[in-house]
Amino acid sequence: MELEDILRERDFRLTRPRRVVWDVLSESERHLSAAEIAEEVHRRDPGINVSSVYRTLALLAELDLVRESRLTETSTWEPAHADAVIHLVCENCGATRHHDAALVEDLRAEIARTADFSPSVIDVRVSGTCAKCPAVSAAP
Amino acid sequence: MELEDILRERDFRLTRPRRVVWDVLSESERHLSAAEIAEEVHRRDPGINVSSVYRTLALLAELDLVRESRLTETSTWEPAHADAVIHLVCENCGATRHHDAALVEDLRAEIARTADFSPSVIDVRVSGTCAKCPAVSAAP
DNA sequence: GAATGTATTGCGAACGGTTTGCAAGAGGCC
DNA sequence: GGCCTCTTGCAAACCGTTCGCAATACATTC
Repeated sequence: MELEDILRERDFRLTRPRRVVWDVLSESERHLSAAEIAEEVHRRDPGINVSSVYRTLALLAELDLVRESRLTETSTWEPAHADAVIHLVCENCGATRHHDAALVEDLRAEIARTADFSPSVIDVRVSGTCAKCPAVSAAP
Repeated sequence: MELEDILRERDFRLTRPRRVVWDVLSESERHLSAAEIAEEVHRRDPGINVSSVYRTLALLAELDLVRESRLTETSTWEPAHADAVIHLVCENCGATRHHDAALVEDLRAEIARTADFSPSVIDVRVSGTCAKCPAVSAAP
């Protein structure tokens, strides 16, 4: 479904800030911080204000179109993905990748069974070193 | 090893703010926000300033004595625990619990094998409902 | 296509948690 | 106890985010 339809369905208007913020997010292959989003949005349309970026992010999150991750000290945004996904964060270059792991569903079952807790969302964040950054090893 | 020894070993002094912050953290069974820590520290010794709390938290984290978690919008602190641990965060009452899960190690192996990525720390955060907060269900 | 009613925006100021600079204070070694 | 230096308390600065408000621009109706 198109952004416009999703907004309309809930009586929101499709405005330029919303369009641009959404484009930036959906065209990006990686997580973006609010600052990065604001910067790119501003590049595309200098007339769009930071506060609109924040307001739009909040709205899109409310509509489950984007997702905020708090993987590192600054939180980042990405289009929402329904599937259980693992975030791989490279400690060296900072890149964030997704990885599918069947085991996440096993994990859910195990938790439900053993923890006296009813899981809804499972977030897995893995720090480590990506293939491009080999063996940085223990740099002090 | 005692706090004092760990500090000494690295040429840091054992001071009252450090003592009290550490006590608060290690006596607590749950994660605490910086504000909660500051509040409890202040209760025990009104002369200790917030900035010392922050400085101490940074130091203790540097020494790997405490761990900062960014599970929700405000980050929380707890004594460091080496073992792979799952955080269960109740969406209703906000309580954070730990849960051991053998599967985390399987997950590590799976990632190492399939993702072209060398994992170091794995954080699993599970949102859901704890046993004490039964069936809040879909409140709009 | 213009007019209209209202959601949305841009702007600038406010906010709140965290950090910092600095002089006063307190650890710890002699 | 004295001295040297690390730490602290304090208050101001910071900075990302939020808010209030008048101006703007969507979407709808004619």
